[in-house]
Amino acid sequence: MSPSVEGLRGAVYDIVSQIPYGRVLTYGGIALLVGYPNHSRLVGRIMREAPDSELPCHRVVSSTGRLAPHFPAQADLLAKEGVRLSASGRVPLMKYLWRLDFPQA
DNA sequence: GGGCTGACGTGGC
DNA sequence: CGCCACGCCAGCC
Repeated sequence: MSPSVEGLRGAVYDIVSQIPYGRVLTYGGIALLVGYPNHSRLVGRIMREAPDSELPCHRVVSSTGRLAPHFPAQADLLAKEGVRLSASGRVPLMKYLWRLDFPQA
């Protein structure tokens, strides 16, 4: 049997909790890191059910830099960390994406 | 089993 | 840059 989705939840929480201040990660990226390619939607579901008070889930965006729907506070939270959105309201990933293979550029 | 949904991703226009 | 169609896959009727 493969690791259950519940196990996945913990792995996802772990990754998200490690996203540095002022940086962001994508749903797909997280899915990849936890060993579940093509499960970006599942990661999204987990984030929706996640406690934003205990987890920086506002640092998770889509691969195109789009913010999460039904999460209006995300823009403000990111702004407080110095993450400035483009005119289209998206996060410039070229600048803020957390790249593990290129630490703190 | 069958069909619909969605905090996604990619590619085409 | 925006919009749309498709592909994707677990979860829930």
